[in-house]
Amino acid sequence: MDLKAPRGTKDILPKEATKRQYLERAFEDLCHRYGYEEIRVPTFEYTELFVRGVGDSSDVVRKEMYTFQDKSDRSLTLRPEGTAGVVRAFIEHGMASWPAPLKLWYKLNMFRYEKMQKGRYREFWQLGCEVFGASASTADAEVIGLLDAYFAGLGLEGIRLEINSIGCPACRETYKAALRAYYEPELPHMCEDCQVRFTRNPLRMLDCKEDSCSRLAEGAPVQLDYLCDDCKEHFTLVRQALDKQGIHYLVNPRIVRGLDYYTRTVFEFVSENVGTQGSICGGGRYDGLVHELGGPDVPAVGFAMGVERLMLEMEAQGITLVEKPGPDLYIASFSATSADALALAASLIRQGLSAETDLMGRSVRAQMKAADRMGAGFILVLGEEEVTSGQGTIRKMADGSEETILLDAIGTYLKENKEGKP
RNA sequence: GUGGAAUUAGCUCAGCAGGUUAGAGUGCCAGGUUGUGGCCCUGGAGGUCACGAGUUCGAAUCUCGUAUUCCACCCCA
Repeated sequence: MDLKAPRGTKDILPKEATKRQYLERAFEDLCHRYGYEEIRVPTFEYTELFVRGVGDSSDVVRKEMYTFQDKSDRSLTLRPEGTAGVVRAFIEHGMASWPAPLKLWYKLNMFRYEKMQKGRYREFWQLGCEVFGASASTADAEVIGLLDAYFAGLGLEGIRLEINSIGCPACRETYKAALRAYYEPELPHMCEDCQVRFTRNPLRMLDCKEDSCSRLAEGAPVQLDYLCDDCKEHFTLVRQALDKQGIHYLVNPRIVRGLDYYTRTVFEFVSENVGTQGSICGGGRYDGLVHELGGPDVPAVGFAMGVERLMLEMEAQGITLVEKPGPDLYIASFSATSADALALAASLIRQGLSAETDLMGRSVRAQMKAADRMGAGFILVLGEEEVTSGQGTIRKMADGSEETILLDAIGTYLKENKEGKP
C-alpha cells in the first residue's frame, strides 16, 4: 500500500456509517419536530466570504483554511465552518423576505488544516442549526433547548452547558476601554504579543498563555459586568427561558469563541471525554453578520456540533447503538436453484421485506453459517424439490422451529412473524 | 506552528542483551457424511515486521531521515 487517505482524513466504514446514520437521523428528526428545514450549501466558497464572515483575526482564517486557486484564478476555500456559507445563501436568495423566523439545519463536512489529535480532523462533520430573523431571547433558548433534548434523547448525561454574553458592538467598546484601563499600568511587564493585542484587540489578551499575562487575566474585568442594559436584559431572559425548560447551565464569563462574528449569547457544550478541549458543540448569536456580509440587518443565532466528538462521547458513556439488522429471510440454494432463490428474494424485497441469497456458490452448510452470522430472522433452503413442489420448510433462526409453507405465501408469513409483531 | 511517544497478519498484540523458514488470540475461508446455523474440533489463506537509507558477517530488533497515528502546547467541532 503506497496510497493512503490524506492526513487528517479518514474513511467511514460500514460499521461506523451505521452509527452516524443513527445520530444524524435522530438530529434530523428532532430538527423537523422543532420546525427546522434542511439547507445544503457548497463545499467551497470564495475565500473572501470566510475572511469577511469568520473574521481575519480568527485562527481559523489566519492559519487553518484550505485555500486554492481555480482555473480562472479565483481564490476558493473549502468551508471551515457552516455559518458563513448559510448566511451567504440567505442573502443571495433573499430569504429575509421569507416568512420569519427562518429556521434551518444542516449536516455538512468541514475542512481545517490542523495538526491531528483525538476528536480533531482535517475533514470533519458538523450538525448545525441557524435561526434567522428572531432577535428575541427565546430564539437563543430554543436552539440550546434543542441541543439539550438531542443529548438527552441519545441517552447522554453529564454534558456541561456553559453560557456567556459577550455583548453587542456598543458595550464591547465600553468593555475594551475597561480592559485597557486595567492592563495599561502592567503593559511593560507583558509579553510582546500582548503589547500588540493591547491596541488591536485587547480581548485576546485574556487568552494569553504566558504566565505573567494569564495571572493578570485572572483579575481582569469581565465582559458580563460591562453589558449595556439591553444586552444585560437579553442575557437575563435567555437564562430565564433555559430555567423554564429545566436546563442546567454554568455561566462562564471566560468563554471567548473562536469566530469573530458572535454577539451577545455564546455557549458551549463540553465534556471531559472528547479530547483536550472537550467542546462537543459551540454556538451563539450573530446579529451583525448578515449585514456585514452585505445583506439586510437581520439578527441570527445558531450552533454547530462536531459529529466525531459526539461519537467519542457516546463511546465514552458506553452507549452502544443498534447494529445493522439482518435480513428477514435468507434463502439458501444450490447452483441449479440459485437464480430461483434470487428471484424469490427479489419478490420479497418488492413486498417491502428484506432478503438475501448466496452469491458465492457456497455449500448449504456455509450458507447457514453466513445467514446466522448476518442475523437473518428466518432461513429457507430452496432446492429443486422446493422449486418443483412450490413449497418448502422455513426455519426461525432464533429457536430452530420449522414450518412447511407455500413459497407464494412466504411474504405474508414473514410479515406476520417478524420481530416486533405478535 | 513547537515538543514527546508509537508504527509487527483484516483487528488486538507478543517477539527484541541483533542470528536459521516471524508468533498468539480474534476475524476470514474450507472441512468434520453427498441438502442445513449458533458450541466444539481440524486444516488453510493472510505479513517485503510503516517506508528509505546506514551500522553489521547478519536487523522486526541498533542509528538517522520520511510518512502516518497518538499525546501535550496552540486553537477549535
